[in-house]
Amino acid sequence: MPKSKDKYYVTTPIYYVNDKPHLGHTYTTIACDVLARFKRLDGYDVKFLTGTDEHGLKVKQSAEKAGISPQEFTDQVSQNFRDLCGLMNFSNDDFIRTTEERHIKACQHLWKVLEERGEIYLDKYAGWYAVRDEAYYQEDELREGPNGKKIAPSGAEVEWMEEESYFFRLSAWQDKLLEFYESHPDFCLPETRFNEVKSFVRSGLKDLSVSRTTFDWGVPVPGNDKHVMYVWIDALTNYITAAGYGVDPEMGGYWPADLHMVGKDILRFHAVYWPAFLMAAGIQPPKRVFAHGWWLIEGEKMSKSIGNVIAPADLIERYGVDATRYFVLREVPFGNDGDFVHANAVNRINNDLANGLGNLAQRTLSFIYKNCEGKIPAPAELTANDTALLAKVYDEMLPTVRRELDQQRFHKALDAIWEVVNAANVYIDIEAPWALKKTDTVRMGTVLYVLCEAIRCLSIIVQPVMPKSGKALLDLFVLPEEKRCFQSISRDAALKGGEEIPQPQGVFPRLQLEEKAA
RNA sequence: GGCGGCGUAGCUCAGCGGUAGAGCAGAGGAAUCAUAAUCCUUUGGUCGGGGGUUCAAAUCCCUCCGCCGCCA
Repeated sequence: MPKSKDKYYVTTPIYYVNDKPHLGHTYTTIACDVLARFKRLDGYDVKFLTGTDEHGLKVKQSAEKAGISPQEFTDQVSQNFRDLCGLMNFSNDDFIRTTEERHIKACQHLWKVLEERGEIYLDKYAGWYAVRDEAYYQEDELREGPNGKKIAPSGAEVEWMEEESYFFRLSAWQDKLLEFYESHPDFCLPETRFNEVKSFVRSGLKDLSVSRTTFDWGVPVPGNDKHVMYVWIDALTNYITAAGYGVDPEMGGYWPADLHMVGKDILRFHAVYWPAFLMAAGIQPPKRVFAHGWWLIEGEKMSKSIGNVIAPADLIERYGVDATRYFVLREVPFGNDGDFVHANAVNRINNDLANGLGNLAQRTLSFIYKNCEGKIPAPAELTANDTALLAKVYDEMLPTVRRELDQQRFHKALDAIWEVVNAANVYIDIEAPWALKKTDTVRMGTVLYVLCEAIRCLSIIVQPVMPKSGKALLDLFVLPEEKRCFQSISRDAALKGGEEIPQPQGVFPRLQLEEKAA
C-alpha cells in the first residue's frame, strides 16, 4: 500500500457577516492561504477552510432593518466574504456557513454528545444585560446613567434579566486544560499569548452559558426548542463540521486540525473553551492556535469613525494582490501588531520586489534573450562562487523557510528567501556577465546558468506568498506544472541548458509614492 | 489592584554573560546587464534612569520612570 499523503488542515475564523471585509480579515486569511499553498507545494494533502458566522441577535436585527429574512440577509452579506476569496486569490478548499444544514447537524450532534456525557446542564442565568452588546455585566462594572438607568462600561443601557440557560461544565476542565497545555508547549503561539491563556485558566473557570432564549436566529438546542445555541458552540464547531464531524468518523483524516489562525481578540475562545468542548466530547483538540496581531493605519487604530478602514479592494488597486500579500507578511513579525504606513509599503514593495527579485530576473533573462539567442546557456565547470550560491538555493533555502513557516514566522521565512535574492544580486555583480561577454563567453554562459537556477528556485518558493507573480516568473522559464512544486527545488530538477525562453517581461511593477491626500 | 511583556542607531527590530548588530532612511564611491535598478564603503547608539552581582552585564538581580497586554 502506498503511504497516504500527510494531511494539513488550516482554518481561518469564521467571519461575522455583520462586518464588511477589511484589512483585518484579509490579513488572517492571507496568512492561512500562504500556509495552505506552501504545504500543497510541499506535498501535503491540504484542507484550507474559511467561512462566515451568520447567527445571533445582531444579524437578525440587521435583517429586520433591511426588511428581509435573516436567511436572505446572510445570503447577501456572506457573499462579501466569498468575494474576498476571489479578490485576494485565496485557495480555500471549502467555505463554511453556520446556516448550512451540515453545520446545524454537526452542532446538534456535538450538543447531544456533550449532554449525554453530562457536560451540559440546564440552569438559570441572571444578571445585568445590555441588549446592544449582547453581554451580561457584573454589578460593580456598571455606573448610574442620567435617567437613573444603569450603564455598562461600553455605554450601553443594561437591564436585569433572568434567563433559562444551558451551561457547559467548564469549571470541571480547568486541571485537564492545564495538563494539556503542559504537555503541548506549542499549542498556542506566540508564547506570551499562551502565558495569558494559562494564567486565565489558572485563575479559575466558571461554567459557561451556552444557550439563549432571547433570540431564535441560531442552531436550535436538540429537544428544547426554546433555546438556540449561543455563539461559542455554534461558531467553534464549524472547524469539525467541515471535516465531516457526525458524518465521517474519520473526519477525512484532517482532525485534529494543524492550525487555527485567529486574531488575538478571540484567542480565549479558541485556546480555552474550544479544547474544553472537544475533550469533553472525546475529541482531540487542535494542534495549534496562533493569535496574530492587529494593524494600525498610519499609526491610528482602524475604525469607522476615523474613516481609515482599509478595504481589500483599495489595497489591490494601490499595490496589487501579490504585493499586498507580500507586504503584510514581510513588514511585521507575525504575532505583533503592525502599522500600515503607505509610504513604507511603497518603499518595501519597490525595494524587495521591483528592485530585488524583479530586477534580478529581468536583468538576467533579458541579458540571455539578447546575447544568447534566447536560450538558457548550458553550464561549463562550476567555480567555488557558483557552488556557494547554488548550495544556498538548493540546500539551505527551503529547509529554512519550512522551519520558519511551521512556527508561523512569515517574516523570517521571507527574510530567508530574500537573503538568496540578495546573494544572487551580489553574485551577478561580482561575476559581471556583461564584461565576460567580451572576454569569455563560456564562463558567461555558466554564470547566467547559475543565475537562472537561482531565479527558477526563487520563483518556485515565492509562489505561496505571490501565486500570480510566481507563476509569471516560472512562465518565463516555460516550466511545466509538475516542475513547479518544491521537489523541483533541487539539482535533480535543474535546467539542462538550451531551453528557449520568451522575451522577458517585468513581473513586479515599480510603484510611485503618492502625494498624501489632505 | 494581580500577573506578564516591552523600552537597543532617525524608523522597524535582532541580540539576552565575553570587544554593540541587521534592514530601511542618510553620506561617499564603483559599475552600466537591468524595472535609474545593482554592488561596495560609510555616518550614526554612555542598549529608558539609578543601584547591585560578576574578572566581565544590553544580557542576571533590585528599584524607579514610561508604554502595552491579559485578568479582576
